[in-house]
Amino acid sequence: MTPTINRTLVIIDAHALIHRAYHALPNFTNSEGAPTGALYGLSSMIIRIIETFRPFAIVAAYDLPKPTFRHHAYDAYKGTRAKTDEELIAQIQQSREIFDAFGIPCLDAEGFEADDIIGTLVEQYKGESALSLIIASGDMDTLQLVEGKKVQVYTLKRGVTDTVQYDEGAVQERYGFAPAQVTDFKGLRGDASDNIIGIPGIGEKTATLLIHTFGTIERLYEALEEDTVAAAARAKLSPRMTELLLSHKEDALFSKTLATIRRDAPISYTLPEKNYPQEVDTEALLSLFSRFEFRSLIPRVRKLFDIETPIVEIQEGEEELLIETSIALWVLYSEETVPTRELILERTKTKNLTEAHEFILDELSKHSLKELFEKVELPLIPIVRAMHERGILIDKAHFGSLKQQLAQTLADIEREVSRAIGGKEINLNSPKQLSALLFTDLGLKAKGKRKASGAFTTNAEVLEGLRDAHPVVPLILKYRETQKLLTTYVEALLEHCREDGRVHADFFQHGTATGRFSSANPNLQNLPTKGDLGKEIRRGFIASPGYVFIGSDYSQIELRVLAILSRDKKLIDTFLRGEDVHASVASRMFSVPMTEVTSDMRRVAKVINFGILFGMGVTALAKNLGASRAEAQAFYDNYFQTFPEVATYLDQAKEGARAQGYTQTLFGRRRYVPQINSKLPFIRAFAERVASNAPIQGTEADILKIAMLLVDHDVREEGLADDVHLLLQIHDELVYEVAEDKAEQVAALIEKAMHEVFIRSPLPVAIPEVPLSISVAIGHRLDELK
DNA sequence: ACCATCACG
DNA sequence: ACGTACGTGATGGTG
Repeated sequence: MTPTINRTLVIIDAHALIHRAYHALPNFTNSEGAPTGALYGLSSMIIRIIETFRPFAIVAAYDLPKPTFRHHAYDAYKGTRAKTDEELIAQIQQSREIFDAFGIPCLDAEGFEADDIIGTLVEQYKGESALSLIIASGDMDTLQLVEGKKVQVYTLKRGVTDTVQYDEGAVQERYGFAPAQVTDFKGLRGDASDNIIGIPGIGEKTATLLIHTFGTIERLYEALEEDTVAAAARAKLSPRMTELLLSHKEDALFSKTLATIRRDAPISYTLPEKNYPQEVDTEALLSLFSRFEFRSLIPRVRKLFDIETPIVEIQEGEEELLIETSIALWVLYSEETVPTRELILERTKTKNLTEAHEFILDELSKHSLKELFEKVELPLIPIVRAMHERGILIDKAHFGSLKQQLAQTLADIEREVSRAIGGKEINLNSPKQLSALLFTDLGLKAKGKRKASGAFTTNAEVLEGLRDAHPVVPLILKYRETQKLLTTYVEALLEHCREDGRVHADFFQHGTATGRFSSANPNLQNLPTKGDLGKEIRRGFIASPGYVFIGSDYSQIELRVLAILSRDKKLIDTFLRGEDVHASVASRMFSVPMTEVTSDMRRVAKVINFGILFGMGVTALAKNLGASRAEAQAFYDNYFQTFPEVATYLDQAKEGARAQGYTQTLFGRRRYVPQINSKLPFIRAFAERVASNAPIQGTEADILKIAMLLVDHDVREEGLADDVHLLLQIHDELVYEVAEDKAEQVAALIEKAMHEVFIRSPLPVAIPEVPLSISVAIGHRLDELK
């Protein structure tokens, strides 16, 4: 037996699709107000057709805007086109441009409709072995062309998203007769949209009954003319109906010919040699889409044609160099991107990675960044790679049942919301629809600001404020929470789980502005921590058999770093005494003994503590405290009077950035903030906040990176390399997977190494007065840590 | 592609 | 008068 290759030819009924899109999306316009809904819908459908069928070849069939044979044949055909909308006509004309850009040939023939072109193509290719034909249409007219599974119709149920595919069985099931009988059906019942009259007085029911009984119109009349009474009895026809049929024989037969798609249009089309797409100019297609402002289609097109940034062939041995050089360039410029090979060559104006590498190392050394690169970032590379390769084991059954449960919750909420608003259906994921519902239909008082779309914000903060205003509000909040957990965590984790049962996320040691790590595919640095559902997610991460998790995090590391950088005496003192930092700050700010600090005072101090880390202004402080501006200003003044060295330090950080153009961490890592000298107040203010925060967040990042190196070193020295595996890095926390019988030993080792970051630093650094504090936890599941 | 929203430190 | 806390990544909707 020769292997059969199943290829698909898709024939697009261009007019039908455009009409459907036009009526489904009537309000779409570009920024100049020109209607683009039909073109947008058409483009989206073309993309979906290619995605769905990955066809060997595609063609589009058009009506030619001249009288067709049907006009000559039948007067009722007049006027078909007379009332067509100008906006639709304009878009039909432009639509050829779209097919052109997709590399899809458009076929037409004077005097023939798109259906006839399609019929002709079906006739031409249905005999071809190993070729399936798909007719993509916006209506049911082409169903008569369906044959077995060889020729199928792919069409839209309603709107532009629901699709349905008809093979012969599906036609039979849906209509109760075969595709070939569609013309008989139309001949009897007529089809207003095609100006086919049929027999007035015969509707869907009777037409279907007659076809079931007699098969075709011809056989119906044969039977009627041979023995009227017997024939009428077979179909239980009333005398009136019998008379109606007999008197309209000509109409029925003529309507049937009108309804019959022709298969002899004068077109010439031959199948291409190569698989679609042979020669799609994707750049031209993308620029056409940006001209039409079809922004959402751009990523779909990219994915469809698998467009990648053109990568110059990486030579043997260059792979490791590329990683290294990418990190080196990032250390040099501290930009918020992972440099690609192209970017590296462009920035260094070199021709290959070896030259680039040399150039960057030279620059690093000139800027005193070479040691940071060589002693911290470089040795981190194999550690990060091992993290990715080890992955983390997940409990698939746990997430499977969670998925069911959350999906059920969502369905329940949707139903409840719909009931509460009088049966209306809205998409709860659409902020726009939600805003219209809450603030227009239900007349709730909009508290938030207007977004760019003109809609009022519906974020959790606003909704919390409206929780009691209407019963749908708490439902929406619950919906949001559930949707987030289901899609971002439960489903994503199951999708990213590999054959080995583990999730191998990416961890990037470079690419952030501050020096921090990032994680993606999936992001394991933002697993939920709060609430019962958050706990359920974390419970789904389990240690390998024979292993336990050891989680070890730095307590209050950012405020400790602030104390270190600012050398503020009172703040240092607080940490030396091991006090609760928020309570201690409150005690000093409000001049009360620690024992008399109220929870309210502690809350205020906590907000201010975090605010200081981010360079918060008075307005933001007021908002966060729920206090007035004046009160916030008073708290602010009070804080800086209490911790004067912090105030001085923050001023110096900004001044340093103004003078040098960059900030520095304790270990010398830079972040460039050129905008700090901007004349625009908002830009400048933002740069100042960045300059306040970057040394703190960046020093924290340095500490964690060094801790990772030290733990790795000590583990090896103790001969524990096979017993200890780093799984996660979450900014101030490290999670290891450790052989169960070594857990206590390794926990102590990790804690010690994390403690010793300053005294064992591979980079020169002054030993601070403030100790680092570490808390360690052991557990078999992630929710047991903390 | 861009926005709004929300998860984490 | 009004607005602004830093850093990330994922999702779904929009046009």
